[in-house]
Amino acid sequence: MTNEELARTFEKIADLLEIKGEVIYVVLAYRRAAESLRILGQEADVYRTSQPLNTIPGIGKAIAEKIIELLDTGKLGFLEKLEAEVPVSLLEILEVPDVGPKKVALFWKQAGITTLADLEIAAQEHRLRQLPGMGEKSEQRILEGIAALRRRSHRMTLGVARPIGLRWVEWLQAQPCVQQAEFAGSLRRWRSTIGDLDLVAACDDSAALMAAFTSHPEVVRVLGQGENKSSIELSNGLKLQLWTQPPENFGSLFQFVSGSKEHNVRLREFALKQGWSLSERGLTGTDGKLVTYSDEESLYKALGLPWIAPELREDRGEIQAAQTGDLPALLKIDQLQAELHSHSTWSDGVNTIREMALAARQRGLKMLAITDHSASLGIAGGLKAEDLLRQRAEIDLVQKEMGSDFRLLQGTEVEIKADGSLDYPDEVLAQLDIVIASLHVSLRQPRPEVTARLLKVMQNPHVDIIGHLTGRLLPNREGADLDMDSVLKAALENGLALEINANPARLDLDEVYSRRAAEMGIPLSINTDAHSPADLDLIEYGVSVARRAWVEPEAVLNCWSVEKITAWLQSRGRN
DNA sequence: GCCGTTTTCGGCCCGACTGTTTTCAGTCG
Repeated sequence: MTNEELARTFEKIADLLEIKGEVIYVVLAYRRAAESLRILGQEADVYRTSQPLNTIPGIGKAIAEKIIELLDTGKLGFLEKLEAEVPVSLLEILEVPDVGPKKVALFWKQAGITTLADLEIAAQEHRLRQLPGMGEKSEQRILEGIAALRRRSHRMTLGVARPIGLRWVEWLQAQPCVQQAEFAGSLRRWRSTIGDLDLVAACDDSAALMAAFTSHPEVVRVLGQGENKSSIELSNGLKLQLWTQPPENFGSLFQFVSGSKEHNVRLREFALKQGWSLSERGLTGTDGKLVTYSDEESLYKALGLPWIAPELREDRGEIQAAQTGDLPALLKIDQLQAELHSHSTWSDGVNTIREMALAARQRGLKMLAITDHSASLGIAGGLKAEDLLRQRAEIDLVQKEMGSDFRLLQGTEVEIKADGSLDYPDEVLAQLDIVIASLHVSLRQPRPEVTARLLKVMQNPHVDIIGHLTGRLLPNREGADLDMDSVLKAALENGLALEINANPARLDLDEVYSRRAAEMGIPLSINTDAHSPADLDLIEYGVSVARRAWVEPEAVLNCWSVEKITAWLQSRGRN
């Protein structure tokens, strides 16, 4: 059983317990445990061989025992009993917007409603309005909620969400009363996928701004409108929320809406210990006086902390690190010296080697590896081994033209075939400057097979980097089901680097395993996998993964000097 | 259910908005 499966089990327990009416802190404890497992970076089954499970934050004796039972038997008596008490089908009702655990329990216990279909029929027949605390409007809202659930759009990738967010910030900034506007929420924290879009504005005529916002031409539905907060839905199903505060309190608002919720809860606990109550309105002292903050820095400073970068605000130890001065020195885009994964017209890239090299140099890079696909990836026009010689001639030519302060490498993104062999023979790989090996096909193999396939490749001394490790495609296609503990161990033993693929549809390695890999001492390589000059700018998404993973520049291959990268390649037997 | 330089027991974040209510409960972020 994987950490993800364990986490889902505990979330299910939390939901069922909450409907049942269990004390909220018990429910929260299960949710916290689920999140802890997700970010552990090591399978619980492996973790427990070296340390007891209750050394994981948020996991105590009771949940540790449940994990052990799940790992050993695949079942959990506690959950089975719970499921006998609370119908599991109630969980689909819990998905309906504006329906929470209390309403679900009400529908179930007082109207015998146990499925989404039951609920819809009851609402249509106006039976819900007869229940206590329910009325005509609530009933209507539930029908709308069920409809919204049906047309619910998936989470967006960061690559889709960012341009939308930027566009709305521009619109906000153009509104007459707005002095400052930003997007916040998970988009500002650079989470790999985004649900709703959160916007904040400093403004001294909130009513006018909210009116403009809710009557924007793209709005198909106003989900809520108040003095400080409004929520709208666009025709494509995207939900936007706008929060406002007067300019003198913009910092508190920005901090609050940026989240994460978990970070905010932790920060509020921290504030409380110092006698402050923290909210989006500012800090309230024990004397009841409110202090406002126009920027985030001064808010964190008032709590005795340095400013914490949004990428770190996930309650993964950042507040403690801030307190002790141990926040990581986060990576910045201009620290990157090299792009080690790119494509040209020799395979499925749209630009020539020369165009790619010029574009890389223009962006301040000092090194570019051309890593076209190998032959068997027919869909991408992969190169046959004999073409590599002609490509080498062209690369030499462009290298001469670029001069000595820019280094061009001839590499390959060699295909890992379904049987774990590579697409080029070793003697061909040996002649290249850099070799990335990637999975593109047969990703659905069972865990033992796909892991063994990768481990075999990792033992090949001619392979330097494993590209986009799992092959996942965001937001919806899962990657290969790899035994990550074995894979990371093999990377370390063989001195390989692992790629953080910067394409927003990949971001693979993810932040959890990037963090783990860096802690283990495995070099990371942040690459755009560029198929055109514009793709080189995707690097910011890759950098965001490294930042969210607390990875510092020394752990990133591309941040090393050209000399150091070359030395690393030579140490691996390259010319 | 978890956790501890205020606690091994008694705490565990905070406010906006909505709809149902005449003062509050539920949901959400």
